[in-house]
Parts: sequence; structure tokens; C-alpha cells
Amino acid sequence: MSTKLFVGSLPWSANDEDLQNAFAAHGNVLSAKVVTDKETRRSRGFGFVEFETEAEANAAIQALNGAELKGRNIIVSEAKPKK
DNA sequence: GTTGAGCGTT
Repeated sequence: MSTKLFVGSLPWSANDEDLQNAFAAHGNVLSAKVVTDKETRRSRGFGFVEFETEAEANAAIQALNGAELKGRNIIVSEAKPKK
């Protein structure tokens, strides 16, 4: 279990605040970030969201996995540790 | 002015 969520299939127009705005409705978002390309500064189409608790994270997964964001159906699942 | 499975720049 983890409080970090992996969010995929994001629209190219999605930003950090778009993620936080969408996930904040289902839990306390500690941090939301869309991974952007370092060279082009454009979104890679996926991001990460961290919740206050695992319960909220799991609730957000079930609530937003497959949900529509900016016209795109997003994928939400538990993220793997960065380190 | 593009792309579409995956697991993060600083």
C-alpha cells in the first residue's frame, strides 16, 4: 500500500493543478505533479499524486481510475517508489 | 500545429 498514485493516459493539456484539482475532490492531496519532459517542457502524458493516507489514495484510485479528465480517460494506480 | 505505454524533471 502506498499514498503515492501513478496517473496515466493524461491529456497533453493536463497540468499539476489539473491533477490536484481532480484528486482533491476525493481526498487530501499532499502533492500532485504531471511529469514534463525536461527538454521540450511538454507533458509526458502521466503524473503522480500523493495523498494524506492510504485509505484516501485507494479511494481515489477506485473513484478516478478510468475517470475522464479534460476529455481523456485517465489511469490511476499505486505508484512505485522512486528510490 | 505531431505522440499514447508507462512509473517523476528539479
